[in-house]
Amino acid sequence: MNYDEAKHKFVSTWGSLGTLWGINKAMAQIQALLFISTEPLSMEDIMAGLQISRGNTSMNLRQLMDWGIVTKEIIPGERKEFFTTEKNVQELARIVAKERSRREIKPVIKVLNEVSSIEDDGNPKTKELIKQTKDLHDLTETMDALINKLVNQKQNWITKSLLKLIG
Amino acid sequence: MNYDEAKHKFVSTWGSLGTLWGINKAMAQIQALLFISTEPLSMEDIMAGLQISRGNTSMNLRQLMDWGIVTKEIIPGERKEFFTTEKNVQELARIVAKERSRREIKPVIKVLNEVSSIEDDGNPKTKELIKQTKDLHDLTETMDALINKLVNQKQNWITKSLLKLIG
DNA sequence: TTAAACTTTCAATAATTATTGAAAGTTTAT
DNA sequence: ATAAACTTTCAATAATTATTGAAAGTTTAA
Repeated sequence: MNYDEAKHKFVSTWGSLGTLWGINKAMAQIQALLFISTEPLSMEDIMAGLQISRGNTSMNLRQLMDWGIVTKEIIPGERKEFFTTEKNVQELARIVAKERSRREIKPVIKVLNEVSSIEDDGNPKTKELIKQTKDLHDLTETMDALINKLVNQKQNWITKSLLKLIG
Repeated sequence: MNYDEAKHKFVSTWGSLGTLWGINKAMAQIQALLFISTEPLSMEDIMAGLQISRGNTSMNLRQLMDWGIVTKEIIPGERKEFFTTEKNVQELARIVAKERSRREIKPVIKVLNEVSSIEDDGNPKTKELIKQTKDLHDLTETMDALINKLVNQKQNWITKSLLKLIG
């Protein structure tokens, strides 16, 4: 496998994997391209590199910036905008985890809390609904706390956590 | 909020949340319905409860069984098949985590390993590709190990893990 | 100011993914 | 063996989601 093949394989795998970390294909591919680039890329570079339209590139770059994964780079003497992504994998994982907690997990906890707080009318079906959603609420809240705990350890968090759990 | 409203809110929220744990809407909704049901449900029950077709129900039940989340129940004297889901939330979380590791994370680790193992031709671009995909490979592998570690603690794993990390 | 260089927006369109429903398949009872 | 009761399959269709491209918007240089 040569450079171009490897690059293509990485970008497309990372793209189709987007769903795993909750973003769409183009978004993930742009991030992948920036992630292995030695220098900041312009919109033209990204359009050419992935064979996607200007509009698509623009919209997905915006989303990546909203997530805090990609930043604009000003290059002196250049009129165009250039983009870079967070290159440190641990920091990248921290950002993704925090955003998913905020965007997805927190809202679910809210709904589960509402549902599990309905009045118990004595009906077995109501009791079951309350019990099960309460359990799910507690689990989700604990997992969210766990994720935030892991993620706030900054330096080498994943490896450190693993060691703690093994020991 | 009364029982029916709460039930509906739970089922539809859980459904649209399916993507978060990597399954589709109908699949997640069927699981939700079974999860709060006091007794096993037949295909008819599910079709009526979610207003979906027989084919859709059949296919998604199959997928849930493939995941190991739902099981067929034989009810004596009944010709129809009945279905139940794992009711324990911790056990449910374990199953989901294991399946996602197997289906999604492991294959990615493989690709990252292949890509990061290409020959270093001295070109800075190749060096960067190798370095970045190597880092991603190591991170993903460590996270996968962490997940499996967490998930294999059986009894009250999430709470236990949280305590370990805090202490 | 003006115009060139660039980016954003968004309605139209394409691609993907989910759902239906009816025919084919299976099981059970007689 | 037959038929009723049930489930599965899959081509057609619907719903959803992603992508395009051109017009509108913005910034910069002169």
